[in-house]
Amino acid sequence: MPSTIRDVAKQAGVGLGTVSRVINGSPQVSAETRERVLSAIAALNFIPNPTARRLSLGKTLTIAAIVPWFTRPAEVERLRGVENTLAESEYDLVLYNVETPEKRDTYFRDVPRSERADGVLIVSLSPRDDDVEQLAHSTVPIVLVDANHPSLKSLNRVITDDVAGGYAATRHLIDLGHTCIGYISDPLETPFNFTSSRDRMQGYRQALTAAGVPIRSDYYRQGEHGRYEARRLASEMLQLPERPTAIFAASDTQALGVLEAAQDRNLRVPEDLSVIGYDDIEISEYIGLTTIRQMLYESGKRGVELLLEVLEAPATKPIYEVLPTELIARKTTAAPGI
Amino acid sequence: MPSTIRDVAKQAGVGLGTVSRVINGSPQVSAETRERVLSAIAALNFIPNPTARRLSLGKTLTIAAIVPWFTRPAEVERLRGVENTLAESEYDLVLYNVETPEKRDTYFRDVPRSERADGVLIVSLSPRDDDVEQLAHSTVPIVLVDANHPSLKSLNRVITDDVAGGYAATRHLIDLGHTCIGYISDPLETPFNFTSSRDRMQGYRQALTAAGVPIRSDYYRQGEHGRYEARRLASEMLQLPERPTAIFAASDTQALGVLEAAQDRNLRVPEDLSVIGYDDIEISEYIGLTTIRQMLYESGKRGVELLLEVLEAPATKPIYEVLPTELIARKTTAAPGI
DNA sequence: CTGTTAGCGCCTTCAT
DNA sequence: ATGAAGGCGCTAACAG
Repeated sequence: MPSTIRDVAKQAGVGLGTVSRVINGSPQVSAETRERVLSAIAALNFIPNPTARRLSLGKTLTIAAIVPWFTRPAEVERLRGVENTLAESEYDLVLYNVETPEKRDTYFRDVPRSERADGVLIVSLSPRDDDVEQLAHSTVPIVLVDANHPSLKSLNRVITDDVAGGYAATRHLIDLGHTCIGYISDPLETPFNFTSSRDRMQGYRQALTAAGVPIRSDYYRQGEHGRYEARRLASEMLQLPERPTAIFAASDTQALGVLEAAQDRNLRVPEDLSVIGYDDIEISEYIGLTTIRQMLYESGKRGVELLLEVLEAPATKPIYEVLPTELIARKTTAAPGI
Repeated sequence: MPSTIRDVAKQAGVGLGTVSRVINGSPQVSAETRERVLSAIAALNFIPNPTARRLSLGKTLTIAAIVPWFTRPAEVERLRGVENTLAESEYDLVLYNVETPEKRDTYFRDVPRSERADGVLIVSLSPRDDDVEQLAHSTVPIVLVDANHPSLKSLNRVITDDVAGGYAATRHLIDLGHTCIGYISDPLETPFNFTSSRDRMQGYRQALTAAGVPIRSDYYRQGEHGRYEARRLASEMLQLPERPTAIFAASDTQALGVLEAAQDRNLRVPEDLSVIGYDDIEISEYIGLTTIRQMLYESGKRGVELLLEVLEAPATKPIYEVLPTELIARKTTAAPGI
């Protein structure tokens, strides 16, 4: 049904090569014939068949993204950056959603093949040691977004410095005069091997240590990601004999839970309890939540840009790009009450 | 670099036709040769090149989804249904994210082409009258999910009956004894032509009328989708001389805003104010929000299933499937206080 | 400048 | 049951 390059050639009274040249903007076509071809194309409402193009070019013209999206608003925002950036390119975006560790393994193994994609973006999923080598030797370029780990040195990646972010958050609290500072996060060890909670905690510990504040294990709790679990954890922590005067939550979503816990226990924020989150998701501004902003949309955008660059000119050494983090001080943190 | 069907043939000492047959599970291959071919495939770690397959088959083996996703958790949930269902099929999912009316128009025009996709899913975007005819005549099957409008009669679609849902929500409030019932929703007219708020309002009006409750225009407010705008609108409404004793919010997200507004004004829920939402997103259960559950995940899943069916056997008449809606009574609604 | 030709990798007849 | 050959629509190299 749809017309082919051959139809166009016939219609315009030229050879197919010429049509192809016009399509691909080759300069060596006389203005006149180009005109004829162009109007034939318009007349037939012709669009070159992408599949044939791919086969002939030996490229898939698609970028695969392996993502654990639906879990968190932050992931969705990263994906927006990916999608928007790719929309302006000639590449299609095909999505591989990971909801189980098994799927992650399958996708890590099967997706980075030159027959499936020209480039692969892995978002917020850290390969395990056994994956790393395999990925590193992949023939198709791979960029990791938001996945960091010493063992990933051989892979391209754009990350935000979560250790620094955790440090900044904690430091902010310390600067305000707090010394009883809690940390609430996701489980440090998950089958998905998420690294951010671990890194942020490391920053938290470093900041405390640097300030000479002792680290207390009862000031740290971990639980499933989500507002309600965080609320529960915070409630527990706030019932401690010597309760923290400030809590650093590993994500804004969890910070919301902490805020609710404070409310449950009639603690005023920030007078009785300071709360700082992480991410600066959309909701945080409205809430007035103090938080560490990370460039979510940008991280997706940047990941795609790098991938596209590598596609043009293969990088000689692994790319390692760190996105800045920023303290956004709003209304949920203050000096501890007296 | 990657091996081809020819390599496999050579390795197994057979013709390419045979390899192809094995790959595609043709019964007419002797067990013995099949074995040989299979082990050759394994030895070479061979995977058939999808692009070549597509070209040869004359199918793209991909489903395109046009979606305004990142705006709402409900869309994400629909998309999960789409992705999960497609993951089990041989089809790839390529995503077209719509963030502006212009993009919607472009995608409506360019995506439903047999060279780009074998089927198209349009989620939560209602074509305008001019689009409808064009889409109806598309050579590639299209299924609309969550897009309803009288003028769409000629298109396949799976929807939830938002009028009935709005009716049920309002009826629930009436049954509890409320007569002062507010409705807070998105703008009824948007460039994206979303229809749900309109339909739910229609249900709201019908329920009131059926119960002989007068419809008061000051009990209705519309504003940008989102929790905070809803909070503002609810606050206004609750300051009315004769404030409503119950509010129906067009989405759970907005219901959260209403809940906050109630709290701002020291109104107890449900004693002083009943609140009912719509969608039953994940958070609602935790909150204890009374709401109208619609089958979000299912809607995406069902849309894909129908699309896949139509791909097998073209439908003779447009599919029209209505997903049920369910009242989930939790803790935010009760009889009006005395 | 432009027409022609040879693949890209696979599937599908058509013979054998 | 299986090998050989043609073709899917396009690009690129090669003549002219």
